[in-house]
Order: sequence, then C-alpha cells, then structure tokens
Amino acid sequence: MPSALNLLNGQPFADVLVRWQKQHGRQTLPWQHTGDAYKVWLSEVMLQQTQVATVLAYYAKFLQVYPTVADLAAAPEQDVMQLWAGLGYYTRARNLHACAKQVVARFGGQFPHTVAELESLPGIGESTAGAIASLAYGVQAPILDGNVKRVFCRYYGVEGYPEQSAIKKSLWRIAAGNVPVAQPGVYNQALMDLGATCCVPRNPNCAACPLMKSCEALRKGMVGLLPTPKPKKARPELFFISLLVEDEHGGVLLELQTEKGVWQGLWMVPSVQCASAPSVRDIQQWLDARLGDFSLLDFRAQLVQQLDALDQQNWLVHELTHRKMHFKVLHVKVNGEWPQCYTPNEKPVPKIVHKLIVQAANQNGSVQGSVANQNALDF
DNA sequence: GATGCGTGGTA
DNA sequence: TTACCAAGCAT
Repeated sequence: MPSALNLLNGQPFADVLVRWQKQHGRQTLPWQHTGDAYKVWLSEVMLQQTQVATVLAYYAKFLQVYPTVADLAAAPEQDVMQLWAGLGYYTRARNLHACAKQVVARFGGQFPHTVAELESLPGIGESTAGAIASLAYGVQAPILDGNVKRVFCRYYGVEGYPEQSAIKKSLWRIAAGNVPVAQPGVYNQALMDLGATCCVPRNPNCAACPLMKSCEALRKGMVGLLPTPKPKKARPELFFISLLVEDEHGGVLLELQTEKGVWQGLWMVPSVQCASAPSVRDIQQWLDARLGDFSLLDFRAQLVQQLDALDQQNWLVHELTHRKMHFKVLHVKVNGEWPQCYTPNEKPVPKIVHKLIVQAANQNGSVQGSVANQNALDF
C-alpha cells in the first residue's frame, strides 16, 4: 500500500512520474497547455472510453463551431448531436450539452474548481472531475481511468477485475494517496501517458518504464496477467430487417430514436427485430403496420416482392461492446423528394446507417447509391 | 451493484 | 477472424 513515503530509488513516486512526463510524455495534444477548463473538459468527455486518435478530429470540429462553453450552451441539441455523430456513446453528447448549459446558468460560464462541484455536472464523474480540476486548475485531485488502473494494478500487483467494487475502491485509495501537492496535473498526465504509451495492455515496454525497478507485477512475472481481465460473458446476437427508402436526392427515410437504448437521440432507418431466420409472414406484418406511417403504401408490392430474396441476402454485421447486431435490408427508391427523407449528413445518424447505405449501393450500383456512398465517406 | 451504452484499432 | 479494450458515466 502506498504512503507518503512511497519511494522509488529514493525519490518520491510522484516526482519520478512528473520528471518522466516532462521528458517522455505527450506534450502536443491540442487541449494540453491551454489552461482552458472548457478545452480540458471537452477533451475529457470525448476521451471517455475512446482513444486519442479517434477524438482529435471531433475535438477540432467542436472547438471550431463552439469556441466557448457559452457557444455550446446556446446551440440546438440536434446540432450538437450532429457534430458528435460517429463518436459513439451518445449520452455523452446530451450530457455535454446539458453540462454546458449548467456551467453558464450556475457558474457564470466558468467551470468550477472543486471536484465536488465538477461532479455535480452532467457527464462528469469522479475521474473526469479529477482530471479537469488537476489539469486545468492545478487542484490536488486523483484520476482513475483505464490507463491509471492498469498502471496501478501492475505496479502494486493488484489482482482481481479492476471494475469490481472492492478492487476499484482500493485503486481509488492508491490513486488518492499518490497525488502530489506540486504539479498534480503533470503527475496525472504522466499516469495517463505512461499507460497509453509504455504500460500498454499488450506487450508493455517495461524496459523503458520509469517505475520498472519497483513494479510488483514485473517482480512476480505477472505483467501479462494484470490487470485481471473482465469475466467473459456471452454477447447476445440480435437480428433486424431494415427499410431503406431512398429518394431522388439521395435522401434516406430516417426516424428519430426516442426510446431509451442504443442510439437514443439519433436518426435510424426503420427497423424491426426478428429471428435469425425471419419468416416472410412476420416481416410482411411489420411492413403493413409501418408503411402507412411513411405514406409508402404504394410501394408495398415492390417491398413484398423482395421478401423471398431476403433469404439469399447476407447479414450485415454491426458489433457493439455488449451485443452483435445483424441487418438485412429492404430497399426501395421513390421518385422526387420524400417527407422524412434526409441525407445522412443532415441528421445525426449512427455508423450502421452509412454501412447499410453503402451495402445497398454496392448491391445495385444505383446513382443514388453513389451519392449515399459519398456521404458515408464524408465522415 | 450490475448493466447498458458505439466505434475503431490491434494482435 | 475473433477477441479484446480504449482518458467512464448514468441508472
């Protein structure tokens, strides 16, 4: 267990990391060295469960469109969702927007300095609050993200799945016990940089690690075994039939997902869950129930004609962390501009919409398809 | 306390 | 190809 006397080669643990960060850590990430809590917050939220390389383009776009938290607070939510589309975990986007509004309303447009106040804001949990407080304001606050958990699990030889509450609790104790008064931001950045560039999940570069000489996992030969992996669980496989209605302008019929669950707040092509071997009768019933909603009754025959061919159509696979989704498509083109049809660039859509459009375009090589394909590639 | 929530990269 | 998992949070 760590203490104030946690020394490494006679130097305080934190000093070693701070020195390492300045020499070997990352220095050029766009939100670093800005002293701007808005930028730190924006990056931290985007980086939740998401890698730096993925975030960079989204971060730049957000900052360009919303240079300040007040700009973001004043934006329509759909605009925020649109900019976020493709980044995943869309609750983050809604919370981002709600948080911006609260920062303006409750804190006069300035992010608060204390962990407790930061944590009271939507989308900011204990770790993100610690990151903002330490990185933007120099507050002595711990963080505990995936990188830090891995570094501590190895360095202290902590066994057990880190998300388990008892393990997590002891990791937080370790994290809190090590944060230095001086330069807590650089120290926290060091932990993240070390985890992201050196103490990586597979094939860590222990020879280059500043903590090597007292790493418990290394001493025990357990580096490859820690952190203890998540217990495996079967991932349910779900099957869907989707309705791809394409108008002359490359627009696609989309409906806003208002239910809680995957893709809430985004726009999706009409879809119905089915068995892995869907029956023609069930899909036909679904069509009869839905076509009226979209004034598409005239196209019923055209769609019904495709039902038998669905057996031959390959499932398009879309994998999420907790489930594996399979899609087949009923595709129809309509003349003119059609209500509720939008290009995927007009509305925030999940990635699967682009995939479905691209697949349909490849299958029939339509002109509309190539437009849709272009839109997909714009992302 | 356990579960749900996206997408992309990597070995 | 499959499996893992990455700057977590909300419910």
